[in-house]
Amino acid sequence: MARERDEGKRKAILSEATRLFAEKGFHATSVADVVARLDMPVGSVYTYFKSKDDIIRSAIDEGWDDFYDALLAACAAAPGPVAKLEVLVGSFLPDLLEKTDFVALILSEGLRFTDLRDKVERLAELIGSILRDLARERGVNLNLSPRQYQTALSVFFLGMLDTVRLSKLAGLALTERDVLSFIHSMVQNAFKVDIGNL
Amino acid sequence: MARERDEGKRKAILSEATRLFAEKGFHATSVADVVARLDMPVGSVYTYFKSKDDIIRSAIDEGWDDFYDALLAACAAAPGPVAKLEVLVGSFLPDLLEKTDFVALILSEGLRFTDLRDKVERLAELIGSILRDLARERGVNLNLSPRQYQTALSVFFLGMLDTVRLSKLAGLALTERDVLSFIHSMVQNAFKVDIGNL
Amino acid sequence: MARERDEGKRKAILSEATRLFAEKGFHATSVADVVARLDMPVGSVYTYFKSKDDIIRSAIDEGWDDFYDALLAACAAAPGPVAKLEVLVGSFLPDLLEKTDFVALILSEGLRFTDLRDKVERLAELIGSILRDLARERGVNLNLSPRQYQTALSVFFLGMLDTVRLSKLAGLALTERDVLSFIHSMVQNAFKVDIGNL
Amino acid sequence: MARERDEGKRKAILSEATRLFAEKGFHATSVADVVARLDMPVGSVYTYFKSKDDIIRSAIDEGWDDFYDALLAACAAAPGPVAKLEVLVGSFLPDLLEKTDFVALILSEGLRFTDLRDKVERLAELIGSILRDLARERGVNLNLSPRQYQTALSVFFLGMLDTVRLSKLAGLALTERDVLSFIHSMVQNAFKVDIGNL
DNA sequence: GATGAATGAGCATTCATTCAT
DNA sequence: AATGAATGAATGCTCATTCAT
Repeated sequence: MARERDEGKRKAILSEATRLFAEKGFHATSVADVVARLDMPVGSVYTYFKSKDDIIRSAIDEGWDDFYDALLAACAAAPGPVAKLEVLVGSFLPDLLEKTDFVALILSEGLRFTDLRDKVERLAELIGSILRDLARERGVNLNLSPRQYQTALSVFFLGMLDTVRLSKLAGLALTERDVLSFIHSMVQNAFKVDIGNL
Repeated sequence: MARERDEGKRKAILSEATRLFAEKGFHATSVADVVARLDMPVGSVYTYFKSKDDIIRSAIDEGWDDFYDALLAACAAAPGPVAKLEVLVGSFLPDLLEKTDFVALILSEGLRFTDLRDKVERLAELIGSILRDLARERGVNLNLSPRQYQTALSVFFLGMLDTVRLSKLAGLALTERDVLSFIHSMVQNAFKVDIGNL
Repeated sequence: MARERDEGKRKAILSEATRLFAEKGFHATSVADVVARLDMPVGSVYTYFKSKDDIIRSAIDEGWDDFYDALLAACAAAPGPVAKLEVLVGSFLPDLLEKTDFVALILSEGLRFTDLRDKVERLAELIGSILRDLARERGVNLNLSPRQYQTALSVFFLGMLDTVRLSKLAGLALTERDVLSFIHSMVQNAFKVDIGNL
Repeated sequence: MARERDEGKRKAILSEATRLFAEKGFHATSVADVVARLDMPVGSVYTYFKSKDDIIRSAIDEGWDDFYDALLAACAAAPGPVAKLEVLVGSFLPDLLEKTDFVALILSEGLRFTDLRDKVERLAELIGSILRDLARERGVNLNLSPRQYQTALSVFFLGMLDTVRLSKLAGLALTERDVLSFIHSMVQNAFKVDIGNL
């Protein structure tokens, strides 16, 4: 039941679980399935995790934290609103959309196993403040109430994630690139700013 | 001569299943759970459905058909692009977003049990053609390639659905009304058209 | 629950049940399976039979009675031991071996659902007395105690049935004809009698 | 490091299953029935067998292999045709007929779950070659075509097994000893050989 | 700590029989 | 009498978790 024997094994379990939970769903994936490809005995899982639920919770929470912390750091390092936007659209979003399994996991099971509200709200706040600063600096008035702001962010953010998820899993004829390029042009138009090519 | 198959029972199973599958997930809901509140014996389920999979498939496919057929009929009845848009935003979308359970079901399990691609593509085509007609009539040039068009539709559509789902299930501080109002203003701005208040 | 509405339907059920019980086994065949090809409602079965067990019991018992009565009558009509033997080997055995399903049914489920002992013993007695008369008439001494006699009869009789069953069901490279011809020559040798060709 | 798979448990399941399948039939015996007397939880069965079918298949195939291998070894060790015959009739057949449950299992369910044809044909070939050698050595001409040979073997072999089965299960007034003694005398007469008393 | 057999509650599904129509 | 929906006990099998080794 100890927590830290071999961090590599722990990560391996998390990564394989993310893959399988995204592909087949949490309940349709057995703990035995998770360890099968890792050539690891079932018992080992319980050295690193309290329960199967604990695996998915950790996968989502830690995946989110990694990604959110990276975003925070990159934004802090960026000198102004435009630079922050470039980080957001040019590096943070592409990175996120690339992790299809993680995205699928959040959208399909995240709700049931972790506090998504907290995550979404903190992210909305962060992005919202960047965009507000940007609007101010660019002299753009988006004419949106805070509620509308939050709605817009949510619709775009979740819409992006879900479009990528469906593209990969259901075979839509759209790619991650299409989604990024769409967001790219929406942002450039809305804020009359040039953030370079993709 | 014998008792007749009771369509009411079939619908009751479908509706209760939709509710529970949306709330707890397909695999976490047992067939016994489904019939529990209906005061129906488990065996009866198999009078109306071939299997548990058949229940969710029917719930999604029939729910989608109802909704898509209604949309088609309403659009056919509407005299021009603006009227069609009013139907879309003023009646079809509100109706859809109200069926939270159905929306949650599609987003969480639809992929695994039905052909979502076909559904999404046919819908995108329909809405896309309405919007193109509208743009032409209003003399608006959105400057979007077909690909971007499809991407935009997908992001907005899935984003809306997912935002409503998360609002209801994860307790986001946004309502269905916020989402509708956001779409409303996006559309009015984009096509420079007045489709009245919500 | 009446017993005699339509004797044709009753026979049809019996015959289809015999076929299916022989092919798939009693427990692996559902009452619904039995009526499926007959285009008959399940409920009808219970007009003619008390239970599923009653079907198999009737199929075996009545099938046996038909066959045993026919044998008795034919033997009674035959003028002497040799004629009786000719009936036995030339008509009764071929008829029995042709009813593969019935034979399979008796061998696989007869034991469990009916009193096989009684049937076998009565048959052994009948055939035994014919053969004893024959031996006396032909002046042949088989040098067998009554026990050995009964054993011999049982081994030959069951061996024949089972060989035919396996040939049909497991695809042995032997036919009903091979079995009959074997018995034919065994009998001719043992009793030094000529009962013609097959 | 963990508990070791216990071959004893596996054999116990196989043996109890053989007993019950022979007595009540495969489908009428539940997996729970099998473990009931063994004081074993149902789940354990699936540590040792893939499915209920796998149990019966293993019981039949492994039972047959044990018996066939023993026969092969004993025949190989016997110096000539007569010695081989003595092994066959004096030790192999008695051993086989003693395993009533196994015999019943083969005759009632063997067909449905395993390849009986292969088993029967290989056995017929083995015994056939012994008897042919014997006939040659003893200068006996049985005047049987290969087909008749095979038929004879099948009728005798299956007849023996089925007679013993019915004697035990249906209460025929015959014993295993009667069957052996019958075969004994048949063989001695046919091949004019003395293989001692039973 | 590492392993994987043991455990037994839980599940989807079947089916003989009944009985409302 | 005829029908076939209703019923619910029974069944094979899975699987998260524990724990003997």
